[in-house]
Amino acid sequence: MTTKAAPFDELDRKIVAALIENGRASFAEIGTSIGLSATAVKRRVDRMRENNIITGFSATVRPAALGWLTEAYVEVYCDSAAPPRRLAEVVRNHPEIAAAMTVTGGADALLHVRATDVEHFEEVLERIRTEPFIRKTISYMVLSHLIPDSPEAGAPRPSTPDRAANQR
Amino acid sequence: MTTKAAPFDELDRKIVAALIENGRASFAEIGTSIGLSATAVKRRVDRMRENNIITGFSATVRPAALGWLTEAYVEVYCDSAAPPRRLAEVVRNHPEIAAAMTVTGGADALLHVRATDVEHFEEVLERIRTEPFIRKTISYMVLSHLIPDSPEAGAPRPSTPDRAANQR
DNA sequence: TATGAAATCAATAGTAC
DNA sequence: GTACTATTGATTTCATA
Repeated sequence: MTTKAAPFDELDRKIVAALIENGRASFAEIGTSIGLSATAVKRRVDRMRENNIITGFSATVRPAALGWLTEAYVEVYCDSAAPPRRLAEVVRNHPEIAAAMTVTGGADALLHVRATDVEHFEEVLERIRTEPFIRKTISYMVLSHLIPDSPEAGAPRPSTPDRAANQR
Repeated sequence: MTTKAAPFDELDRKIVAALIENGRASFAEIGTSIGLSATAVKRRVDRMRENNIITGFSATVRPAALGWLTEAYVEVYCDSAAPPRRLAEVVRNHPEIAAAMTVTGGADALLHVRATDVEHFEEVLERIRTEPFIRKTISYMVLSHLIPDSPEAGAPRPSTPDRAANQR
Protein backbone atom coordinates (compact mmCIF):
# COMPACT_ATOMS: atom_id res chain seq x y z
CA MET A 1 0.00 0.00 0.00
CA THR A 2 1.61 3.13 -1.19
CA THR A 3 -1.25 5.56 -0.69
CA LYS A 4 -3.05 4.39 2.44
CA ALA A 5 -6.51 5.88 2.81
CA ALA A 6 -5.44 9.47 2.16
CA PRO A 7 -8.15 11.25 0.21
CA PHE A 8 -5.89 13.90 -1.24
CA ASP A 9 -8.20 16.14 -3.22
CA GLU A 10 -8.16 19.38 -5.16
CA LEU A 11 -8.58 21.48 -2.02
CA ASP A 12 -5.61 19.82 -0.36
CA ARG A 13 -3.60 20.52 -3.48
CA LYS A 14 -4.50 24.19 -3.34
CA ILE A 15 -3.66 24.39 0.35
CA VAL A 16 -0.27 22.81 -0.25
CA ALA A 17 0.39 25.17 -3.15
CA ALA A 18 -0.53 28.13 -0.95
CA LEU A 19 1.76 26.96 1.84
CA ILE A 20 4.66 26.32 -0.51
CA GLU A 21 4.28 29.87 -1.77
CA ASN A 22 3.88 31.32 1.71
CA GLY A 23 4.62 29.01 4.62
CA ARG A 24 3.36 31.55 7.14
CA ALA A 25 0.01 32.22 5.48
CA SER A 26 -2.82 32.04 8.00
CA PHE A 27 -5.50 29.39 7.75
CA ALA A 28 -8.13 32.08 7.36
CA GLU A 29 -6.22 33.66 4.47
CA ILE A 30 -5.85 30.33 2.69
CA GLY A 31 -9.45 29.52 3.44
CA THR A 32 -10.70 32.69 1.82
CA SER A 33 -8.73 32.06 -1.33
CA ILE A 34 -10.11 28.55 -1.79
CA GLY A 35 -13.57 28.97 -0.27
CA LEU A 36 -13.17 27.18 3.04
CA SER A 37 -13.31 28.16 6.69
CA ALA A 38 -10.10 28.59 8.67
CA THR A 39 -10.99 25.61 10.85
CA ALA A 40 -11.41 23.34 7.85
CA VAL A 41 -8.09 24.46 6.42
CA LYS A 42 -6.35 23.84 9.73
CA ARG A 43 -7.75 20.34 9.99
CA ARG A 44 -6.57 19.53 6.48
CA VAL A 45 -3.13 20.90 7.18
CA ASP A 46 -2.96 18.92 10.43
CA ARG A 47 -3.95 15.78 8.56
CA MET A 48 -1.37 16.36 5.85
CA ARG A 49 1.29 16.81 8.49
CA GLU A 50 0.18 13.59 10.16
CA ASN A 51 0.38 11.79 6.83
CA ASN A 52 3.79 13.30 6.12
CA ILE A 53 2.61 14.98 3.00
CA ILE A 54 3.73 18.24 4.52
CA THR A 55 6.90 17.44 6.43
CA GLY A 56 7.61 20.86 7.89
CA PHE A 57 8.00 24.57 7.40
CA SER A 58 11.15 26.48 6.68
CA ALA A 59 12.49 29.94 6.03
CA THR A 60 13.98 30.51 2.60
CA VAL A 61 17.36 32.15 2.87
CA ARG A 62 19.66 33.66 0.28
CA PRO A 63 22.87 31.71 0.92
CA ALA A 64 25.12 34.41 -0.47
CA ALA A 65 23.78 36.76 2.20
CA LEU A 66 25.07 34.35 4.81
CA GLY A 67 28.45 33.96 3.20
CA TRP A 68 27.91 30.75 1.24
CA LEU A 69 29.37 31.99 -2.01
CA THR A 70 30.47 28.74 -3.63
CA GLU A 71 28.38 25.86 -4.87
CA ALA A 72 29.10 22.72 -6.85
CA TYR A 73 27.71 19.38 -7.94
CA VAL A 74 30.11 16.52 -7.35
CA GLU A 75 29.96 13.12 -8.98
CA VAL A 76 31.27 10.42 -6.69
CA TYR A 77 32.78 7.16 -7.89
CA CYS A 78 33.13 4.34 -5.38
CA ASP A 79 35.14 1.14 -5.18
CA SER A 80 33.33 -1.88 -6.63
CA ALA A 81 29.77 -2.22 -5.40
CA ALA A 82 29.11 0.93 -3.39
CA PRO A 83 27.03 0.24 -0.28
CA PRO A 84 24.40 3.01 -0.18
CA ARG A 85 24.08 2.56 3.59
CA ARG A 86 27.69 3.46 4.21
CA LEU A 87 27.56 6.22 1.63
CA ALA A 88 24.65 7.81 3.50
CA GLU A 89 26.68 7.77 6.71
CA VAL A 90 29.64 9.40 5.04
CA VAL A 91 27.49 12.11 3.52
CA ARG A 92 25.99 13.03 6.88
CA ASN A 93 29.47 13.61 8.26
CA HIS A 94 30.03 16.56 5.95
CA PRO A 95 27.63 19.39 6.71
CA GLU A 96 28.57 21.18 3.51
CA ILE A 97 26.72 18.49 1.57
CA ALA A 98 23.29 20.04 1.05
CA ALA A 99 21.89 17.11 -0.88
CA ALA A 100 23.10 13.70 -1.99
CA MET A 101 21.58 10.95 -4.07
CA THR A 102 22.44 7.77 -5.88
CA VAL A 103 22.04 8.14 -9.61
CA THR A 104 22.11 6.22 -12.86
CA GLY A 105 25.10 6.66 -15.15
CA GLY A 106 28.78 6.22 -14.49
CA ALA A 107 28.86 7.82 -11.06
CA ASP A 108 27.55 6.15 -7.93
CA ALA A 109 26.30 9.33 -6.32
CA LEU A 110 25.75 12.99 -6.98
CA LEU A 111 26.42 15.51 -4.21
CA HIS A 112 25.26 19.09 -3.97
CA VAL A 113 27.96 20.91 -2.02
CA ARG A 114 27.87 24.42 -0.59
CA ALA A 115 30.95 26.18 0.70
CA THR A 116 31.87 29.66 1.76
CA ASP A 117 34.48 30.07 -0.96
CA VAL A 118 36.66 28.09 -3.33
CA GLU A 119 39.24 27.48 -0.65
CA HIS A 120 36.62 26.02 1.64
CA PHE A 121 35.25 23.95 -1.22
CA GLU A 122 38.66 22.48 -1.89
CA GLU A 123 38.96 21.54 1.76
CA VAL A 124 35.57 19.80 1.67
CA LEU A 125 36.53 17.94 -1.48
CA GLU A 126 39.74 16.71 0.10
CA ARG A 127 37.81 15.59 3.14
CA ILE A 128 35.36 13.66 0.97
CA ARG A 129 38.07 12.06 -1.12
CA THR A 130 39.76 10.82 2.03
CA GLU A 131 36.74 8.67 2.89
CA PRO A 132 37.46 4.93 2.69
CA PHE A 133 35.85 3.62 -0.47
CA ILE A 134 35.64 6.79 -2.52
CA ARG A 135 37.71 6.34 -5.63
CA LYS A 136 37.32 9.61 -7.49
CA THR A 137 35.20 12.73 -7.75
CA ILE A 138 34.31 15.06 -10.60
CA SER A 139 33.14 18.55 -9.71
CA TYR A 140 30.90 20.92 -11.60
CA MET A 141 31.00 24.41 -10.14
CA VAL A 142 27.75 26.32 -10.27
CA LEU A 143 28.22 29.60 -12.12
CA SER A 144 24.75 31.14 -11.97
CA HIS A 145 21.20 30.13 -11.22
CA LEU A 146 18.74 30.34 -14.10
CA ILE A 147 15.82 30.20 -11.62
CA PRO A 148 17.11 32.53 -8.92
CA ASP A 149 14.21 32.22 -6.49
CA SER A 150 13.82 28.46 -6.61
CA PRO A 151 14.00 26.74 -3.22
CA GLU A 152 17.17 24.96 -4.27
CA ALA A 153 18.96 28.17 -4.94
CA GLY A 154 18.15 28.62 -1.27
CA ALA A 155 19.51 27.78 2.11
CA PRO A 156 22.21 25.36 3.15
CA ARG A 157 21.55 22.77 5.84
CA PRO A 158 20.61 24.40 9.15
CA SER A 159 23.23 22.37 10.97
CA THR A 160 26.20 24.58 10.26
CA PRO A 161 25.86 28.10 9.06
CA ASP A 162 28.51 28.83 11.70
CA ARG A 163 31.53 28.90 9.49
CA ALA A 164 29.80 30.98 6.86
CA ALA A 165 28.59 33.58 9.33
CA ASN A 166 32.01 33.94 10.85
CA GLN A 167 33.75 34.30 7.55
CA ARG A 168 32.28 37.64 6.59
CA MET B 1 28.82 47.49 -2.01
CA THR B 2 27.89 43.90 -1.45
CA THR B 3 26.88 44.04 2.19
CA LYS B 4 25.38 47.47 2.72
CA ALA B 5 25.08 48.41 6.39
CA ALA B 6 23.71 45.07 7.52
CA PRO B 7 25.07 44.22 10.95
CA PHE B 8 24.45 40.51 10.69
CA ASP B 9 25.46 39.17 14.07
CA GLU B 10 25.41 35.97 16.06
CA LEU B 11 21.81 36.50 17.20
CA ASP B 12 20.62 36.96 13.63
CA ARG B 13 22.40 33.76 12.72
CA LYS B 14 20.61 31.87 15.48
CA ILE B 15 17.26 33.33 14.44
CA VAL B 16 17.83 32.29 10.85
CA ALA B 17 18.87 28.81 11.95
CA ALA B 18 15.73 28.51 14.07
CA LEU B 19 13.52 29.64 11.20
CA ILE B 20 15.15 27.28 8.73
CA GLU B 21 14.46 24.44 11.14
CA ASN B 22 10.90 25.60 11.85
CA GLY B 23 9.52 28.34 9.65
CA ARG B 24 6.42 28.70 11.79
CA ALA B 25 8.19 29.05 15.12
CA SER B 26 6.79 31.95 17.14
CA PHE B 27 8.92 34.98 17.90
CA ALA B 28 8.50 34.34 21.62
CA GLU B 29 9.70 30.76 21.23
CA ILE B 30 12.76 31.80 19.27
CA GLY B 31 13.37 34.63 21.70
CA THR B 32 13.37 32.32 24.70
CA SER B 33 15.89 29.99 23.08
CA ILE B 34 18.34 32.76 22.33
CA GLY B 35 17.65 35.12 25.22
CA LEU B 36 15.73 37.90 23.51
CA SER B 37 12.18 39.25 23.75
CA ALA B 38 9.61 38.38 21.11
CA THR B 39 9.55 42.01 20.04
CA ALA B 40 13.27 42.08 19.43
CA VAL B 41 13.13 38.85 17.46
CA LYS B 42 10.32 40.14 15.28
CA ARG B 43 12.21 43.33 14.51
CA ARG B 44 15.29 41.39 13.49
CA VAL B 45 13.25 39.08 11.28
CA ASP B 46 11.55 42.06 9.67
CA ARG B 47 14.93 43.63 9.01
CA MET B 48 16.32 40.44 7.50
CA ARG B 49 13.30 40.19 5.23
CA GLU B 50 13.82 43.82 4.20
CA ASN B 51 17.46 43.10 3.44
CA ASN B 52 16.54 39.93 1.52
CA ILE B 53 18.54 37.74 3.80
CA ILE B 54 15.33 35.84 4.48
CA THR B 55 13.46 35.77 1.17
CA GLY B 56 10.35 33.94 2.29
CA PHE B 57 8.75 31.04 4.09
CA SER B 58 7.66 27.77 2.61
CA ALA B 59 6.11 24.44 3.47
CA THR B 60 8.31 21.41 2.95
CA VAL B 61 6.48 18.74 1.02
CA ARG B 62 7.30 15.13 0.23
CA PRO B 63 7.01 15.12 -3.57
CA ALA B 64 6.26 11.41 -3.77
CA ALA B 65 3.17 12.01 -1.66
CA LEU B 66 1.94 14.38 -4.35
CA GLY B 67 2.66 12.00 -7.17
CA TRP B 68 6.06 13.30 -8.29
CA LEU B 69 7.76 9.94 -8.42
CA THR B 70 10.51 10.61 -10.93
CA GLU B 71 13.50 12.89 -10.65
CA ALA B 72 16.60 13.46 -12.74
CA TYR B 73 19.52 15.77 -13.31
CA VAL B 74 19.97 16.72 -16.94
CA GLU B 75 23.10 18.12 -18.50
CA VAL B 76 22.31 20.46 -21.35
CA TYR B 77 24.63 21.15 -24.27
CA CYS B 78 23.92 24.20 -26.41
CA ASP B 79 24.95 25.36 -29.86
CA SER B 80 28.09 27.49 -29.90
CA ALA B 81 28.05 30.26 -27.29
CA ALA B 82 24.94 29.62 -25.23
CA PRO B 83 23.24 32.86 -24.24
CA PRO B 84 22.34 32.46 -20.57
CA ARG B 85 19.53 35.00 -20.99
CA ARG B 86 17.72 32.89 -23.53
CA LEU B 87 18.46 29.73 -21.60
CA ALA B 88 16.78 31.21 -18.54
CA GLU B 89 13.67 31.97 -20.60
CA VAL B 90 13.54 28.45 -21.96
CA VAL B 91 13.88 26.97 -18.51
CA ARG B 92 10.98 29.01 -17.16
CA ASN B 93 8.74 27.57 -19.87
CA HIS B 94 9.00 24.08 -18.43
CA PRO B 95 7.46 23.90 -14.97
CA GLU B 96 8.96 20.47 -14.37
CA ILE B 97 12.38 22.12 -14.11
CA ALA B 98 12.79 22.60 -10.37
CA ALA B 99 16.24 24.17 -10.62
CA ALA B 100 18.63 25.16 -13.37
CA MET B 101 22.11 26.59 -13.39
CA THR B 102 25.04 27.21 -15.64
CA VAL B 103 28.03 25.11 -14.66
CA THR B 104 31.68 24.54 -15.41
CA GLY B 105 32.64 21.44 -17.36
CA GLY B 106 31.48 20.18 -20.71
CA ALA B 107 27.81 20.99 -20.30
CA ASP B 108 26.38 24.49 -20.52
CA ALA B 109 23.72 23.96 -17.91
CA LEU B 110 22.49 21.48 -15.36
CA LEU B 111 18.76 21.02 -14.83
CA HIS B 112 16.96 19.41 -11.93
CA VAL B 113 13.81 17.90 -13.38
CA ARG B 114 10.83 16.44 -11.53
CA ALA B 115 8.15 14.42 -13.25
CA THR B 116 5.27 12.23 -12.20
CA ASP B 117 6.70 9.12 -13.80
CA VAL B 118 9.18 7.99 -16.43
CA GLU B 119 6.69 8.53 -19.22
CA HIS B 120 6.15 12.12 -18.12
CA PHE B 121 9.90 12.60 -17.81
CA GLU B 122 10.42 11.42 -21.36
CA GLU B 123 7.83 13.90 -22.55
CA VAL B 124 9.58 16.74 -20.69
CA LEU B 125 12.92 15.72 -22.15
CA GLU B 126 11.51 15.73 -25.67
CA ARG B 127 10.03 19.14 -25.05
CA ILE B 128 13.37 20.49 -23.85
CA ARG B 129 15.30 18.97 -26.73
CA THR B 130 12.95 20.64 -29.17
CA GLU B 131 14.03 24.08 -27.95
CA PRO B 132 15.97 26.03 -30.61
CA PHE B 133 19.61 25.98 -29.64
CA ILE B 134 19.74 22.88 -27.47
CA ARG B 135 22.04 20.38 -29.07
CA LYS B 136 21.99 17.42 -26.72
CA THR B 137 21.09 16.35 -23.19
CA ILE B 138 22.44 13.71 -20.84
CA SER B 139 20.18 12.53 -18.05
CA TYR B 140 21.03 11.08 -14.67
CA MET B 141 17.99 9.56 -13.01
CA VAL B 142 17.86 9.93 -9.24
CA LEU B 143 17.58 6.51 -7.60
CA SER B 144 17.45 7.39 -3.90
CA HIS B 145 18.16 10.31 -1.62
CA LEU B 146 20.98 9.86 0.87
CA ILE B 147 19.70 12.81 2.91
CA PRO B 148 15.97 12.12 2.81
CA ASP B 149 14.80 15.17 4.74
CA SER B 150 16.94 17.76 3.00
CA PRO B 151 15.00 20.67 1.52
CA GLU B 152 16.06 19.62 -1.96
CA ALA B 153 14.56 16.21 -1.60
CA GLY B 154 11.48 18.38 -1.11
CA ALA B 155 8.83 20.11 -3.09
CA PRO B 156 8.59 20.86 -6.77
CA ARG B 157 7.84 24.38 -7.97
CA PRO B 158 4.51 25.66 -6.67
CA SER B 159 3.47 26.66 -10.17
CA THR B 160 2.24 23.30 -11.34
CA PRO B 161 1.55 20.46 -9.02
CA ASP B 162 -1.61 20.08 -11.15
CA ARG B 163 -0.53 17.26 -13.33
CA ALA B 164 0.93 15.33 -10.43
CA ALA B 165 -2.18 15.66 -8.33
CA ASN B 166 -4.40 14.56 -11.15
CA GLN B 167 -2.28 11.57 -11.96
CA ARG B 168 -2.99 9.66 -8.78
C1' DT C 1 20.30 52.18 17.36
C1' DA C 2 19.25 48.95 19.90
C1' DT C 3 16.06 46.84 23.75
C1' DG C 4 11.76 45.27 26.72
C1' DA C 5 6.85 45.77 28.61
C1' DA C 6 2.30 46.47 27.94
C1' DA C 7 -1.89 47.07 25.08
C1' DT C 8 -4.31 45.77 21.06
C1' DC C 9 -5.51 43.09 17.33
C1' DA C 10 -5.26 38.63 14.66
C1' DA C 11 -4.57 33.65 14.53
C1' DT C 12 -4.78 29.22 16.44
C1' DA C 13 -6.63 25.28 18.99
C1' DG C 14 -10.47 23.52 21.11
C1' DT C 15 -15.23 22.55 21.55
C1' DA C 16 -19.81 21.81 20.00
C1' DC C 17 -22.87 21.37 16.37
C1' DG D 1 -18.04 20.84 6.76
C1' DT D 2 -19.36 25.53 10.03
C1' DA D 3 -19.79 28.52 14.34
C1' DC D 4 -18.23 29.93 18.66
C1' DT D 5 -14.71 30.62 22.29
C1' DA D 6 -10.46 30.56 25.19
C1' DT D 7 -5.86 30.87 24.52
C1' DT D 8 -1.85 32.09 22.20
C1' DG D 9 0.83 34.77 18.97
C1' DA D 10 1.63 39.01 16.17
C1' DT D 11 1.92 43.77 16.06
C1' DT D 12 1.95 48.49 17.59
C1' DT D 13 2.97 51.93 20.95
C1' DC D 14 5.66 53.69 24.41
C1' DA D 15 9.47 54.04 27.56
C1' DT D 16 14.48 53.17 28.31
C1' DA D 17 19.58 52.46 27.85
